Amino acid sequence: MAVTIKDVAREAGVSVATVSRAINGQGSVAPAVRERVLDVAHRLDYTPHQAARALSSRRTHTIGVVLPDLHGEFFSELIRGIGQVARGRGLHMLLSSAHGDAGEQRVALQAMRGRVDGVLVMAPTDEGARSLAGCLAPALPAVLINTVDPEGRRPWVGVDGYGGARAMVRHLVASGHRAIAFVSGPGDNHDARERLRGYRDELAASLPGVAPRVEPGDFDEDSGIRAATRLLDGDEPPDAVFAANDAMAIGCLRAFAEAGLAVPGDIAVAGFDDIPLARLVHPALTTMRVDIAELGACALRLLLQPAGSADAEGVARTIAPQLVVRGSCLRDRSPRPRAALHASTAPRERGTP
Amino acid sequence: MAVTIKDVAREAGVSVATVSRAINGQGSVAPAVRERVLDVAHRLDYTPHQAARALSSRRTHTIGVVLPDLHGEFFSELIRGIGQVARGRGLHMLLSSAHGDAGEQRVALQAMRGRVDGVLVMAPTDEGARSLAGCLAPALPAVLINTVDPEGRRPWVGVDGYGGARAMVRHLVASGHRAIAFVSGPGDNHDARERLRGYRDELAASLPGVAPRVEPGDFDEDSGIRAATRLLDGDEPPDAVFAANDAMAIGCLRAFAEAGLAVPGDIAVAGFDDIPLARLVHPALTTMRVDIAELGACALRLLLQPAGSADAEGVARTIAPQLVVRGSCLRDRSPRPRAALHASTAPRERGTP
DNA sequence: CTGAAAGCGCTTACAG
DNA sequence: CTGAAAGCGCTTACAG
Repeated sequence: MAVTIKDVAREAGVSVATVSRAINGQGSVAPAVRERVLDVAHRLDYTPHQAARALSSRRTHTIGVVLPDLHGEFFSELIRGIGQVARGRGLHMLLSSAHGDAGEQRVALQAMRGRVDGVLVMAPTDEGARSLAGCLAPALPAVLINTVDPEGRRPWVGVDGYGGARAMVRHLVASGHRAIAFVSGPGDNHDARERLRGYRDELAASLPGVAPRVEPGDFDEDSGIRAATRLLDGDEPPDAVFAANDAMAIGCLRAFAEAGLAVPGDIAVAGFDDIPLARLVHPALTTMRVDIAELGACALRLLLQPAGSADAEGVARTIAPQLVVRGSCLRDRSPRPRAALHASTAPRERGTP
Repeated sequence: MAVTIKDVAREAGVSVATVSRAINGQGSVAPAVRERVLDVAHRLDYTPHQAARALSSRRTHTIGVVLPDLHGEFFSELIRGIGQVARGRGLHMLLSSAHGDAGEQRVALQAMRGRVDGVLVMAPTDEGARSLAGCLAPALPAVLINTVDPEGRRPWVGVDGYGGARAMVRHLVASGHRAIAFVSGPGDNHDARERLRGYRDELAASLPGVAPRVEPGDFDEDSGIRAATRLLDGDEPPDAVFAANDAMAIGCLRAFAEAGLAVPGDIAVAGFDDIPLARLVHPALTTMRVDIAELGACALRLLLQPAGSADAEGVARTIAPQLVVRGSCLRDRSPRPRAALHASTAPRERGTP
């Protein structure tokens, strides 16, 4: 039915080998012959069959992307970043959402054999990360995203949650805050733990002797509300709350508004991620911006790096989040003048449906 | 290197044909043999090579998704909807963003040969839609999304912009508005035209004799601001403005706020799409909600329909948008009491990174 | 129920 | 520079 390389060969009066060479630019072909072949191919509207090509050349020019989920801004940004690099290198993207379940993740990864040249995998929970060990064929190049490698031999990229949290605490301290509470994320989440660790370490470094105060949360807005309520109920409410992500920080804002507290007048609030909502709430949220698209792009670049460099075990690239100062803790209690505020370059709303 | 079907056959003491049958569940295999084969396959950690499978079976169990872009909520929702159906049917998704350019779209479509069993294509501009004619191999099943089929023979799905616009105008009229202006979208965009057409027709039907008033826009917020300004400068400012999408409606809100007009007190504003921002602006925006994930899901279901039903030329499925009444035109000038307001089921903010 | 064999559409050493 | 041939790893009539 469809036109194959044989048809082109016959029509051009050459062997299929020559057609293959002419089309792929591999091996040498007499200029006149090449031109004739290309002409015929074009006339016949010939397109190589990719499965056949993949089978014999053992390259698919496709990379697999295995994600826990396809919900929300985080994943769309990640995909966009990966897609951008992929396009630039003529690669295709095979997308698979594993839905968090370890079994499904395994199936998704298995189905990649013979379909992709490498995979980008994100399994942010401990369970997902652990199950990776058995699923990832050792021969398949892979880069982990926001995922702790159970065996420590895969290259990975992630957000520097530790450094980001330290930077935020430093900022709060520099603004004059002394009683800085932290609302943590889920304990089985790597990022959440890194941010907590950053908070603790920087607090110890910047305000030695001041005890940390941590209220548990689960990254959801509601848990931020509950944490804020508990903080207010305590004997000595903090003068600043740093939440492990924006969703919880926004929960804090709501709780404080309800309690009649002025933010940042009575209490400052800071988040992490810079989700689109962050700049829209009142007051707008001070937060650490994470460039998610860059995270994806970085992962793919690492995957594409020639073996021996990136393939070296455990290479790690980390994306540094950026402090974005907005109204929710726009305040200076300290004697020294503050540096200029960072402008929040608001992402433009897209004009499409 | 990797273990193949031959290895399994040898180890199990059967032919490769039997291994193939046992694994695929096609053709009959003695239960005892099947079990032995499956055992060996498991023990050897055998995974079929998909390219080989695709080449001989002529099925890839993959569907291609060709989009103009990967930016923003619209595409992430679309992908999510498609992905959901795909997962349910054991299909993979090959993602390609054509970046609006007709040439790139052609390349993307070509590269799909031998990689997918069918494609979902979105080319919302006239140029993109036109160029589709030459790129789509007639043998490749395809469903168009939000795209006018240049040849009218492909099944397609789209948003019922016409019906949605009529519903909104009907709502505005029922609320007592009489001078309803419309801010239109780009003239080369199919959706934009449908919404405009709905506005005109419903106005003619509901308020016979009242002349339509259309200010051009381009779907961007700024163009909404400009359109609103022009409307206010006219001799008889309208008492309601219906913008062809939310971004422009939000532009109108800003312009009116700046001009010192109360919304909805002095003038009502309505949009289309229900983007996440719509419920966060002040006042919250009355709009037509489009279920984009469902649009994607619907497209894939249509693609998967057995030939003869969906493959019938020009089958069309249309997603009906839903009226969401919020503060921006929460008002009743009419003598009759209004029905209960639609609750705005706000999408929950995700709690991850 | 099972196997031998052809074939899917390419690429790639190997000769010439 | 070019062609004949083997081979990539499967599936699928075709016999038995």
